[in-house]
Amino acid sequence: MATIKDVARLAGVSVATVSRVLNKNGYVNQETELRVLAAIDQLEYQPNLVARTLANKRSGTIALILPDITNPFFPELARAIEDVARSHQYTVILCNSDDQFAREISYVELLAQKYIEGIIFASNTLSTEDIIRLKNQKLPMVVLDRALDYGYCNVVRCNNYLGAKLAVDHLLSIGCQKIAHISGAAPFITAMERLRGYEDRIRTYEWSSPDLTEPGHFTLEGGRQATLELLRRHPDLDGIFAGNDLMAIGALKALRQLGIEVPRQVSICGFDGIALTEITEPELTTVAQPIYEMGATAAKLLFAEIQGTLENKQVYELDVSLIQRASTERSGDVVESKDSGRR
Amino acid sequence: MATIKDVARLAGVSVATVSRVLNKNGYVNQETELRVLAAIDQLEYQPNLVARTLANKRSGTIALILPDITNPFFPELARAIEDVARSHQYTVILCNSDDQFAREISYVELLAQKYIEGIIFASNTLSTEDIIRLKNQKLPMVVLDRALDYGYCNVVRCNNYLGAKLAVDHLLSIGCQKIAHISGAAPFITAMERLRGYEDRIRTYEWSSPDLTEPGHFTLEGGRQATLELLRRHPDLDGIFAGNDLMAIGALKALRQLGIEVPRQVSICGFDGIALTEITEPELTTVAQPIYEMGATAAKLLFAEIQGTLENKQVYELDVSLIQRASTERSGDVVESKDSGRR
DNA sequence: ATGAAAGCGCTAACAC
DNA sequence: GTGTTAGCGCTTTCAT
Repeated sequence: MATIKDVARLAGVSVATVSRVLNKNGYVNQETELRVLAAIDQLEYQPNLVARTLANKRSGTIALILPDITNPFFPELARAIEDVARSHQYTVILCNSDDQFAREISYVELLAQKYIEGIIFASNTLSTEDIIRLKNQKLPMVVLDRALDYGYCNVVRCNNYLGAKLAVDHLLSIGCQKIAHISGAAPFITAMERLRGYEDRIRTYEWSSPDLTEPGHFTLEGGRQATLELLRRHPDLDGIFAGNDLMAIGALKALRQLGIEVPRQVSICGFDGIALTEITEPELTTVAQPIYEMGATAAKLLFAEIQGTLENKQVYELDVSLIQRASTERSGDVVESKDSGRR
Repeated sequence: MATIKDVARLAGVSVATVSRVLNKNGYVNQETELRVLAAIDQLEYQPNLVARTLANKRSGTIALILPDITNPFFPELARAIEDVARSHQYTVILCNSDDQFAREISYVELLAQKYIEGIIFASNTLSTEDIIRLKNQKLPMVVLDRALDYGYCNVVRCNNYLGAKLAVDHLLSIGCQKIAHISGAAPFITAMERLRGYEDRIRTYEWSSPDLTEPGHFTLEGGRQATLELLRRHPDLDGIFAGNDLMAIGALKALRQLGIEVPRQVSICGFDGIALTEITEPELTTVAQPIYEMGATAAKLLFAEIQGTLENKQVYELDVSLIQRASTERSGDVVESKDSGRR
């Protein structure tokens, strides 16, 4: 591997000059520049990025800390982040925290030692105090789905509260008379906001009741169990708003197991808009978050902060949208082609 | 941030001594060691990993190059690799190549400049020659699903040929009389081996025919289209072996759209064993690859190569296994509970 | 057992 | 315009 010294020697100049043409800063004569370029070419010289990082403290690397890449919400987010990182010639380190506090902390320490330039947190165990403490280390950082409104950190999130209302409104509009909610894991702001949206929307109905809500921990199995429990308590419910798509799919499984038809007897609406919602039968109505856009936005904010072109910290709230599919199609709606004849 | 110099000064020793206790190599007196440790503690010293990398060329970072993390096969693989990397105190850089040759090349160059210590290739555009060339740069590397048997590189893969036979055997065993195959993207060895397994297994049947095979490009939509085409050509086919689960799901969608019942009229078997196969209706029979284990194996091999404890390059072939589910349940098999009564 | 000093490869004053 | 040189923070000979 050729070094900057080799290039300098071959071009008959000093390393400073080579460095200047490399970084396109400082004055350098046309001719000498050409000579340097030729030398670089001839030696197939590639700058050593580690040395460069040591000298100027910029590693060209950011990190993404998320609970588990295996959770279907995150691959698209990760993809978006990597895409914008690549467009900035940056590289991204992937960290699975399993929502373990200790893991997140040890990651952050390790990453800091590597001169990582910024972190995107899509994980949820750090307290607001932790985040603030981290911020004091001057490490650029943007977080997803956090309840920080104090300007410590840029936040990207969706309007979960409104999204929940959208879901319930939709279920009401197709004629549901008793709508249950499967809520997400309690500490998370996304879960709490969706629950609040649901409650506020059904509050005025005489059938509304606290025990129409059951936690499902954001997992498929949790959604399945919650559905069974809800039906035990309320055999007459005819609509389910699940706090995320995974739980909605669990609900679908539970209902199928019980021989209850979806959407005829019970309609289901999920939340998130992950790709899985298109492969269930029936396909799942969901309140879609613009997942890719969230990731891209977070990454762009991070780079803005890294480059210092970001004035103050803000909360960026993106819009959700209801995607209506078969799991909420009642009579009068689109009819599925069934047994359209063959053979 | 405290440096090694600060520690040395506070402990009243030289930086060399501090370095020795840090790396636990070379002789150092018990007492001095204690003093150094105390100083480290007091200053909350953390070694600068970039400086260390520059000095000894080891970055504590590996890279994973895959086509697209959004493809449901890869998150679990990535998770496995990150898990074993973390257990080695390594960090992993995620790269989406979209199977673009230029992108892979530019990644490899960039990564080399960062003193990455090894690469896991789960992407498929590099030719054997490219790989060999890369290997000559002495960069530890393991590849997935490659047809390299020449000892240039460690390879992890599954027995795709056998898996395909397993699938066809199963379809035959449940009574299928005419089995079609939706093949994967032509250049990939996985696709070719599965096709070969299918062909070899049905060769002896009088209904076997080249036009019972249709490419589906490993995508859901491709699987859907291929199914429509196959049914046009062979309205009487009653079994489909898809080259991967995504295409099997596409087949499921096509059949549903046509009002053809699965598994009663047509049975379907996929390949890969991704999580999605459990959320379709009916759930999908599939030839499962041990995805997590493949990732973990690849990572362990890479670390063995990095540490120089790996004698020679080999091909590690893991076993696939048939997971039978509802998409291939014929009369006489398990009966699904339907309309088991409620309300 | 410990220290001095020469790298690792690059950047950025500062001098000319 | 270009060169000299002092870092960046750590590792590792080579003396002692």
